[in-house]
Amino acid sequence: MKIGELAKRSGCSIQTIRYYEREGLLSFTARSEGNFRLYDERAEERLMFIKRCRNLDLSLQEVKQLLTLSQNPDAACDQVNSIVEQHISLVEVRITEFQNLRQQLHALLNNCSANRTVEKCGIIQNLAQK
Amino acid sequence: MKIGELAKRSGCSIQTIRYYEREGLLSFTARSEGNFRLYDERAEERLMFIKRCRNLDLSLQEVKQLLTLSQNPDAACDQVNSIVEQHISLVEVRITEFQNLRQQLHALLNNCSANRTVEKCGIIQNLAQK
DNA sequence: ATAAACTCTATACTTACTATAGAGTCAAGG
DNA sequence: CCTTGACTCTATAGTAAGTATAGAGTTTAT
Repeated sequence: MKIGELAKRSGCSIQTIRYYEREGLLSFTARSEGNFRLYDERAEERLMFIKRCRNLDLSLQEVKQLLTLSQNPDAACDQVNSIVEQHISLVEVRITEFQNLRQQLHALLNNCSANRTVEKCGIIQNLAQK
Repeated sequence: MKIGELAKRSGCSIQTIRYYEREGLLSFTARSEGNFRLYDERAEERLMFIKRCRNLDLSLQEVKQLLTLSQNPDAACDQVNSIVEQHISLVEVRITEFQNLRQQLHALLNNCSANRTVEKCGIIQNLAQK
């Protein structure tokens, strides 16, 4: 199949697929006589693997590592666990940060509930003078 | 004061300060004979305003709008509220997304608690076949 | 006089794509 | 056979918010 069909089937854009190839996540494929990329099912599976990882917000770097590991079926899978665990920690840090942020923003909003001029707006005052 | 001192006092890097100037968040300052930027207290306050906004994760675009509004003391402050409110919504969406992510990642991790080979690793299988 | 510390501009890099421009390829219709 | 439209190709630039250089000039201390 050509890149357009793969894009449709996978839900990735054509540019993204070419980008993954450039970045070494997808290997170079066969080309048609007219130099069009040709993909088989294995390529589609690999792309879907990448897509699922990206939906979990794993970085392309992490995805690359997972792909390499998955090519190596006899290796111990500790590293796989470790990548996922590290990623969970990162996500949890982010959650905490954003929750703090939300609280601060709500506090900021409480400085100005009434319609006022900017000059007397508690929000601006707060940002300007803390 | 010169840029190095401003950087120290504000906790922003020198490059960041120059970047804010290029982006129009800080206005062009006076220069010394040798073409060094010279800052006064007002500039420092403006920079701290920006920094506080950035700590709340407001985009530079949003900060720019707030700065413009704060230069306009007699305007109604609805827009200020609206920027902050919109930002809160955005943060809340992010929190929800990351919480879902965390759950999915934990579920993924549960696919492989024992030491195994990559071939039999539930995580890889899960990512490969869903 | 010179060395160290500072500053200047311009440019490239980061992440994970997205969006063009300009050219080439291919299949169908007239 | 020609053309039109849909598709694909490469190369390049843009996004956000900085960070990190290179190579030059300036100021300060010794």
